[in-house]
Amino acid sequence: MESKLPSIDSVFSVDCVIFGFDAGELKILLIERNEEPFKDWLALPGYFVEQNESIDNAAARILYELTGLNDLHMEQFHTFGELNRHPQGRVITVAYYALIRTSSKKELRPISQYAKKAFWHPVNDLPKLAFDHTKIFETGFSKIRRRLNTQPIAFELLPEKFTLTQLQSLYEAIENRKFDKRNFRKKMLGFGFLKELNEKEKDVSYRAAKLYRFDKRRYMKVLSDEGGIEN
Amino acid sequence: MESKLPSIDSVFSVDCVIFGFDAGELKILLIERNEEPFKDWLALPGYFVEQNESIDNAAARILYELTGLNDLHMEQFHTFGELNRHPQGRVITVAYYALIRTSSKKELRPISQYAKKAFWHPVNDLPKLAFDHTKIFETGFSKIRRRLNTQPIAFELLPEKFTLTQLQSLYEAIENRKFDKRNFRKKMLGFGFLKELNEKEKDVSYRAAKLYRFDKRRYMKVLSDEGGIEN
DNA sequence: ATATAGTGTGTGAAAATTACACTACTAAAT
DNA sequence: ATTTAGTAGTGTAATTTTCACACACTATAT
Repeated sequence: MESKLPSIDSVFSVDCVIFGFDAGELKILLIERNEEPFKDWLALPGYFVEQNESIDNAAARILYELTGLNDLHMEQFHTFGELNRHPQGRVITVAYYALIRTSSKKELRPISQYAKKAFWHPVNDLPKLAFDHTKIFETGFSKIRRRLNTQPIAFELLPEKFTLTQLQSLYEAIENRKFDKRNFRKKMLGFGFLKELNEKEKDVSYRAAKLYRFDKRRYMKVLSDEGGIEN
Repeated sequence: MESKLPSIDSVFSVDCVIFGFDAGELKILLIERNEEPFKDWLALPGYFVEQNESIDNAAARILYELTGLNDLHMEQFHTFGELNRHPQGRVITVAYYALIRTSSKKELRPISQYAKKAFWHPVNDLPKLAFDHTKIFETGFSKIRRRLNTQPIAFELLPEKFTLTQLQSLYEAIENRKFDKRNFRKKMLGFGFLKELNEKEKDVSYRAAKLYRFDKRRYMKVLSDEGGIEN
């Protein structure tokens, strides 16, 4: 049992693509870097994994240190291992995404020095990002677009109680197209995992809409009945 | 630009879940290890990534060295980064899958010493594997099951020219259920990415079936029209 | 010739998807 | 009190897709 691991000069890092939905727009979280390389550039929140933590833990820790956010459900989506993606040496990065209710207006406040600030930026019209982060973002965005109809991701972006119109505009933001209101409502309600509440929107200057809540239990059922070919 | 990377004692490895389809059964490629830890155990083909190669390259190289197979299209599906998955220290492993025509009867012949032998094993009834390889396999299997209807993976498992019956039994093996023959054929042909050839099976003791070829160009079109909600 | 095993084709019923336009409600302005 | 502006909320018919189902054709082996 005493053969050894090879000794290689390389490190892992974690990068996070954090999606939020606010004012009808889909946004991601960026930081302004305070460290070389790419000092002052905008980047995805990310940093090195420590020796004694799992990568899942690292992702949570790093996000917290760079943005002050915690308790997100993050999920790994791809690992980037090109040779020259980091100018200082061999860095393999595991990319995570998470979805968050920006409505729970936690303030964004970096704990560590590595980020000057953290802020939300609309996914359309992103600036050039440090390293290969633009590519990482694009990979992540296309993953969640595909997962939208397979996993309960939409609901993680909305407040706990939401209107059907909000839900629809979220779908429209992610898929970047419009839906017919009646069909959308019919379909969503037909799934049976939206629970109608006895409450309405407040403080709106137009007819208040009904609020709904997402019923996770039922959602899982719908998922497991997903379709193969036929028969 | 002269800050340095942290120095951490950790390594990456790559593990491969290689699916093949043979005699109506779905199989994966296993090796018998010739090295501690887990000497003599069965395991997925996998090894350490070198300093100066991308992880994609590493996957291809390692698979070749352990099995003699090359030129597979491998795709990354998950990275496993738990702390104690390797008894000798911190090893993060990037898992890949590939699908291969076992019919092109390349011989399995390990080049390196790390594997005593390599062989196909049916996915049902797998023995206990080294490390966390059972979990890696399961993760990979469930991914390809889900990708079956989204990506052209089925065709990579079949010979270039195949019959509809072969295609159907492959789907049945992956999804582990039966389909109605008529509907299956209708549906598959309806997609329009199967090209009917003017050839028939040979050397069969029953009515020879038409051979088809997969038309990749059309497949891509079908994919891009994939469904959102409606409208 | 006949038994066997797999290929190959059509139709009707049910379900899902799509297209499409108006009324109901609320708050604010007049 | 009435109007206005803005959004919520609803039904139906046409079309398309999915599914369940049964029998004839072809080739080989005996």
